[in-house]
Amino acid sequence: MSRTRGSSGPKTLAAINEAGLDLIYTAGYEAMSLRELAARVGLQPGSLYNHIETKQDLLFDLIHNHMVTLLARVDAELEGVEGPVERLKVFVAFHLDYHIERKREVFIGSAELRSLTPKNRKAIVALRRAYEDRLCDILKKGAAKKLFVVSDLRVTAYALLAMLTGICTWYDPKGRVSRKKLIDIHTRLVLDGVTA
Amino acid sequence: MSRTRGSSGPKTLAAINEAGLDLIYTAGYEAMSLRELAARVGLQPGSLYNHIETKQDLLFDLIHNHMVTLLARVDAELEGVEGPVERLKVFVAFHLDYHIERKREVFIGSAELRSLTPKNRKAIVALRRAYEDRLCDILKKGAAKKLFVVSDLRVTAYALLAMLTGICTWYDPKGRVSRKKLIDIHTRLVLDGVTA
DNA sequence: TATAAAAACGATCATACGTTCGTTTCCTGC
DNA sequence: GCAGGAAACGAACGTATGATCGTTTTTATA
Repeated sequence: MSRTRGSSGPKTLAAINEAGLDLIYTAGYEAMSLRELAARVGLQPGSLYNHIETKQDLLFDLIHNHMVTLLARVDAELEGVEGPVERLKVFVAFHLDYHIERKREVFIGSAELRSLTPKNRKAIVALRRAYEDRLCDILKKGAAKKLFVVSDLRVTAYALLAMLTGICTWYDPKGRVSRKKLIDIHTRLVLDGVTA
Repeated sequence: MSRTRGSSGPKTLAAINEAGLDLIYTAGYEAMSLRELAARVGLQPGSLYNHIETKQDLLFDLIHNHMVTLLARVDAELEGVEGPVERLKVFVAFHLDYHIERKREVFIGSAELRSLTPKNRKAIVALRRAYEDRLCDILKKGAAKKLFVVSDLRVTAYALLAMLTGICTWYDPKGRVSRKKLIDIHTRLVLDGVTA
């Protein structure tokens, strides 16, 4: 046997990415074997290399795509929104929505930073920093207009981001709490925390 | 050659735990090899088994000891402190102090949950839940006395814990921000977020 | 001081891993 | 309809891993 009937490159790659995402999320990058991944996709281990360069590249591509998407979407959401308070509300709502929707990517994006090559890690950390800057900017402008009280920009931003990102370690979309209620609670926590 | 002069059980075990803590923190449990661990301690790989049962037990003991200590210390700190507001302040200050001091254990305690045996994981999750309950109790009593406004107990507690725990992913004791300032900022964020 | 336990060595086992490669079959574009 | 690339197979390579074991030396106990 050799090439399977009906197989196509992009489709197989998508399947590899999806299965990889799931395996890395549940087991961790180091604990995931390419043999298990191949089995999930219905391939022989060696065949994976028709679609990926290395195991490391698989991880990097997953995280990188996620970060690029995150940045593009937050900018799209904030486009045209005026005033620090309103912008902060939009940021919180978007952040939570995205982190609920793509909790696996988000989790991997921080938990598996250590599994990245130094060079790869540097690239991801830079993107992450750019995302943090979006929040910092909002806080800074709000503080300048005396709408917010922020005693330390970075610390406050990190504290808020940690709070908002935390949900993807426990939130269950099918659980007791609705998405709307979740956003309401967090929006209030954030606004009360920084409002003058 | 065989038994090293001056070697003693407890001392070697402590060295193994310290080196293991460091390796797991920086590289991750799966990525840490017992050969590397042994080399750090100055032993042959096989000799580790005079002190640990398995690699899994090493991880579990590290996390378990940490959780038991965490619970004991939070209870000691809260002992005799009256009033929800005051108790919340004490909780926040203690939590941050502990998480700065033992950031490696804390990080491993959540990042390596997935590397634990189901049975071991269950034990740790139960202890973690008990710790969360300490905060929930404070919030609940504060809400009952109309001192706090808490629309959902668990969600609020998780949000606050995520925020407070986040510091151990970025805080550097030798950095720009002092421990006191860190506690001040977070105390304010927490109190403003829940105060009526 | 004799003796049992403790703590180390060093060799080794079985297995699992990421990756490579030659080959075969299928799909696509001229 | 044919040629060439794409996508799969299956076997294999070299290495690293967690763990075991018999042996030896040191420490502690009685």
